[in-house]
Amino acid sequence: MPAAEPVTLLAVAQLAGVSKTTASDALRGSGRVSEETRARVLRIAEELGYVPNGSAQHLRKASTGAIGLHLPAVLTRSNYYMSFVFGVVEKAADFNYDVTLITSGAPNRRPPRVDGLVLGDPLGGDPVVDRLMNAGVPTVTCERFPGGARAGGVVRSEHATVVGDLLDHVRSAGASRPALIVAGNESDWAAGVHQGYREWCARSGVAPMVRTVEFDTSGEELHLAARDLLKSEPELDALVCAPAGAATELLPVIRECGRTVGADLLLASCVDGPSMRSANVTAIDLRPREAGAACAELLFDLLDGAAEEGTERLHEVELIRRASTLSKQ
Amino acid sequence: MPAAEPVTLLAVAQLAGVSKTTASDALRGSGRVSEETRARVLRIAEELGYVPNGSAQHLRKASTGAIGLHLPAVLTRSNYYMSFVFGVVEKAADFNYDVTLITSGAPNRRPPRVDGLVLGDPLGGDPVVDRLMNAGVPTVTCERFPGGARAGGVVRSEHATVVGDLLDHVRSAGASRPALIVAGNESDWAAGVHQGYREWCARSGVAPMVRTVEFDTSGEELHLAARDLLKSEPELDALVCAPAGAATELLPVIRECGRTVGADLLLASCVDGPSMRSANVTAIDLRPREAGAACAELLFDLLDGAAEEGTERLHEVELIRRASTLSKQ
DNA sequence: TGACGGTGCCGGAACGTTCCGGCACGGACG
DNA sequence: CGTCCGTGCCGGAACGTTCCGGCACCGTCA
Repeated sequence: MPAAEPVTLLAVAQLAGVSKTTASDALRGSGRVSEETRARVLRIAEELGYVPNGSAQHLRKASTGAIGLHLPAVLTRSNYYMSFVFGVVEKAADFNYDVTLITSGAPNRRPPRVDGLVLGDPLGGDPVVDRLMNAGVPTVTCERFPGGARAGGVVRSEHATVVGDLLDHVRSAGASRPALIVAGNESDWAAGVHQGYREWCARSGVAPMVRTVEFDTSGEELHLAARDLLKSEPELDALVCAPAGAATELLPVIRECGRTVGADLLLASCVDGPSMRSANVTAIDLRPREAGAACAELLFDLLDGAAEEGTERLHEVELIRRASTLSKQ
Repeated sequence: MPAAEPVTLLAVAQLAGVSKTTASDALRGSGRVSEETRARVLRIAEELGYVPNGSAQHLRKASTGAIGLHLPAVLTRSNYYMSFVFGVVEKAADFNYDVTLITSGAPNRRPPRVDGLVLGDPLGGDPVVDRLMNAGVPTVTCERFPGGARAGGVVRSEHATVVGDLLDHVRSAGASRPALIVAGNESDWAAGVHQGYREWCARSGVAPMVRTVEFDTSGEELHLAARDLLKSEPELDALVCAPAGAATELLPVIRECGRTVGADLLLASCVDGPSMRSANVTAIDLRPREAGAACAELLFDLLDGAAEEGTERLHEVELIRRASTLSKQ
């Protein structure tokens, strides 16, 4: 079957024997239309496979029909962001919106015309994010923006709390001196993880052991940090890695230092993903797809007034216990 | 600075003292406009920050202003696909097009209105892909579609050739019995890798050692395949892993079997990525971002007639030699 | 009986752009 | 001098939708 040329509202109206206004009202549930007429129009529209022309709708409504999505230009966390993107895209599709990806790659490109913005993990100090935050369109961030501007909406998780849970779990599995590898405070997420760790340490009366790495940490830096921790901290008996993928990437280093995961070293990641699942590493499932969907949903609520400026919504994350922390020896 | 309300073509025209037709002609380089007038209009448009209203343009031109992008619903290869997506998106932005992601998740959703489609790694047997291939809009696939339908354009790489190069390199590093772990033939890419391996074996007079896994292989299956190979093939001295991320994921298994990468076992991956870089594993850089851009470019060429139906374009990939294959022993 | 309000439906304008057809002017050429 | 053509510019229609205002009909109530 070749491409069906588009069927317009007028075609539906004519076949239903009504005016375009009535057809429009019937389809959108607005105006005053008798139940009988509405049913007839709906049936005909269905039969013809009518799909409203988005360009015309948006032209009329003076909206663009698209929301922008910005993500930090990182590569290593892409499992997380890929899912996040799909979450946003699917939710946007429900609202008949397109998603325009905005990269930090070409900062001088004129910002695209969009009705709203979703910023995933906005990093403090990113110039593109800074400009987007001040672009004057409704904006939702996933995690708070550590910079000055305040977003119209925020979807965030209790990272500090769940990191506390993770550490409780690790302790109950027999480890008493957990160390943390984490990124700096330019991301709200890393800051939350860091804070949760320090609070737990204070609560539990143990001295923190922390190494800080780049947000988009690469192999070399990560390996150095881990090696340094393992060599210089003899009491260390658990390792919590915040950056996505870091925990499994460190498996060779851990072995090389003579430690055995799940036995004399418990291992956990703050970001779940395929590699954690396949290596059986305990991790926090951030549920990125749902997070993306939640961001888009909040943005649309903001756009049609169902949510008010400054709304914060909580996104549930979940600790997944696996063999890497089952029991120490 | 708050949101600037949009400046229209008419506003530009009035300020330049010309009609909207002339302004339009001047901006788009069409029609007959004196050089002087054109310069003036351009200057004013620049000053006002005029951005054409995409909805109006597309409405007039009877185009949707969007292309669809479909990817296999896999998680493990997401580093590759993430880059691919960004390549498509950036190229599309050059042409003032949006990209609408199409997931295989909700197959019964009405296909979005798009001017064309990019299908990354279309898998034979995927019902969503099948429908998209027959949707009647220009379609470009990355790699050939193993199913029946023929795409309007194809961007592909010489996987068989470069796998041969990879094996030559492995041999020159001292390995004589390389094994392959690869996905089945439902993806053209995996088929090409497989074919390249078998041809090289035939050329070199060595018996092939192959284990087949799922396209989106998960830890368990992969580990079993590798363990089986390493235990049952004593002569094996090199391992080539096709699936993205498989090589580094197998590092624990390799060690567990008493082999040392770069010494008594050479290791290579057919898909480069952050984990290969950080673990120093030789890999084929598929240059996904450029592949995505090439797909979008071919699609736009198809749309405006610059390329004709059935065009195939070659995309360069590159073998990256790293420590994991530097020399045996 | 006349006024009135509710119901069901409709015409036309508007959104911002592209493009077809045409108009006026001026120089070249018979 | 009249015709013709090229140049520079313009008006208006069209794309498909939404929505404001209005019209006709009918039942109700004073």
